[in-house]
Amino acid sequence: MKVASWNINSLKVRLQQVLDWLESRSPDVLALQEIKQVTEDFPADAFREAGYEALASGQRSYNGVATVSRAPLLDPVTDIEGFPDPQRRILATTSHGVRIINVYVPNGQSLGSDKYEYKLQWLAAAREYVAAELQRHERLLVLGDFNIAPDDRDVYDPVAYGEDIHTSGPEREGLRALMALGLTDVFRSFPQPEKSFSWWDYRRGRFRRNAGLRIDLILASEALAKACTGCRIDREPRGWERPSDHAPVIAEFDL
DNA sequence: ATGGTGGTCCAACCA
Repeated sequence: MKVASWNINSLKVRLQQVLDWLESRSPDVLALQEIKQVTEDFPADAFREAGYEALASGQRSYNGVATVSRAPLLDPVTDIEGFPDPQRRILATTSHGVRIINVYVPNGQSLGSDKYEYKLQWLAAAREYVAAELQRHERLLVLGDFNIAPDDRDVYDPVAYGEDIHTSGPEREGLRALMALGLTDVFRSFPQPEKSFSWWDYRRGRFRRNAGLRIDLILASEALAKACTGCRIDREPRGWERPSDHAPVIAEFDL
């Protein structure tokens, strides 16, 4: 099973890029974040014609997640129980015998802001939801845009960047607490090129200078982490005309 | 310290 995650920063703008990418990489599952469209506008037909089932949880202008799969998408859940939230940031489905929890963790804006507090609360609530899901599903993935660089290897210049949004102690602790449920960041299960990143700000030539962060992650339960045979970041689409600011992450599992 | 770019959708917000 080949699984991918990609923050697409508007599916309206980049639907053709996603379809081209599906055709060339041929994943079994693709988790999309920041589709930035309401669920009713989600182009399920275009995915069906490409041979994929698709489900979305969208909203106007901001956020929105969708999951695309070769196999049916079962038991969809679009909210964290006990954490009422109008922002569409999570979509859990079951496909290929795997519980797939697609997340768009809040950005958090700046340390100490209201959005930062919301980010930490969202993470804590997501952790409780994932804990419950792990009781029900041995094979489970949490993948998406976490808006957190797990450690200094995931930051282009950790000294210059310092303790800021995406790298702060409380954010990293929130991610660590989620992973402590028994989830593995499978990218780090394999040797990787130095300075591997998944997001580069559009401003100041950050992609050209490879001044990025690795904030898009695929976390696997123990049973799946053991079955993982590889994980890589596909930088190519970031270099395309009118790209998303994120690159896709791909993991393969021998099930 | 500021502003640089890009998306949504037309003023301002979000990243």
